[in-house]
Amino acid sequence: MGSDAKARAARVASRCGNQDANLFLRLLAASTASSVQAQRLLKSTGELTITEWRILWDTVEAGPLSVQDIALIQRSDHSLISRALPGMRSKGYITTKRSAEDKRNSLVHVTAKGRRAYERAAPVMKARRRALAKAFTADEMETFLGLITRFETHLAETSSDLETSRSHAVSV
Amino acid sequence: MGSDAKARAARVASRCGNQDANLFLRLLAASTASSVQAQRLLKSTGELTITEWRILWDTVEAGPLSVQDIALIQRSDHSLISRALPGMRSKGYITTKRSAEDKRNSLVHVTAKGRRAYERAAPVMKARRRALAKAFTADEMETFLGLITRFETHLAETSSDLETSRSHAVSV
DNA sequence: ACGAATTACGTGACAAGTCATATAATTTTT
DNA sequence: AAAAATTATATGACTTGTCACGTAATTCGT
Repeated sequence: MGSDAKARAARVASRCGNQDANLFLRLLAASTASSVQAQRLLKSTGELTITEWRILWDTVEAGPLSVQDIALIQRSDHSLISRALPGMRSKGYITTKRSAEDKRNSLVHVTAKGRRAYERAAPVMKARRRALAKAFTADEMETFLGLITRFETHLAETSSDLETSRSHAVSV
Repeated sequence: MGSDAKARAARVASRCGNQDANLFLRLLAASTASSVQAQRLLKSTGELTITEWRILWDTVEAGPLSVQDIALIQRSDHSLISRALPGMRSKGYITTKRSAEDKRNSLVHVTAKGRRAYERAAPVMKARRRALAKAFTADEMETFLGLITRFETHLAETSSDLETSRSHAVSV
């Protein structure tokens, strides 16, 4: 390794050390790794995407649900759910029916085929959750979730401040 | 609200309560919210995407860096970095030069223009980090980061087990 | 009871991230 | 020194997620 490369490696190591403490980056990396694992597991047991799996899971456990319901439970955008439905319908996993009570709602029902697809994936996904529960004590998990909640609250509270702070910083 | 809708609302509430304790989902939601905030802030101060911002930040602090270096620091895939470079080059933020020592390495250098773009965004991004540092004590942050590290380690350790556990569960 | 605001859903446009694969340069093995 | 393995980069194909906007249905205010 040349001396330039050696110096660069030192800079990289130092920078890595810094960024290891960057919560924003660390959260992103952890959540990405988690999604990648889930995707891999789903691929190994069937043909479900993560989005499809989550929709099946929720509707099996608590269905029928509207698009908005599912998005709320998953803390995601309704469009993500909405977009997954036509594919799931054409695969025969679900049916959707406008609610008689409120015709804006499109209620998602699982079919027998959808339930079978869910049941193929469920054991591994359950094992995954069980393994996680074993890796952390109940106290630790509570602490972890509490910190995440505080982080989210913090984001919500500071977002508007930060967006206007720029002009303040300039004018003050 | 009709009785069907009321029953559905109850199921949703119960399901939400369950999923609030789902670390996988919670991490994803938190990291997504964080990225959304960063994207918004960057948009308000300039025209940088998150990826461009991170690349500028790293190269300003520790450049010149290779594609691989940057990916390592950001715990991301090298292709994400690689793909962002042509645009940044054409905007005049960076130049890339094959390393003389190892011609595989493409070294990213920040230009004066790139540095100015960085400096426009930097104050808000710094304020963001400062606000976060105020929201958590040093101890809490250490705990948080430690839990994330353990989560990542856990994922790495269990991934292969889980992928094969399926066949075991069937055969045993 | 009518007009205004809200809510639900769908869809286009985009950013961010992955993996697989190809190619070139380097290092390791024999 | 040639062959084999590894490493760095680039790129195509894909999933996941956002936001903005349009339209239809509902609710709210007067």
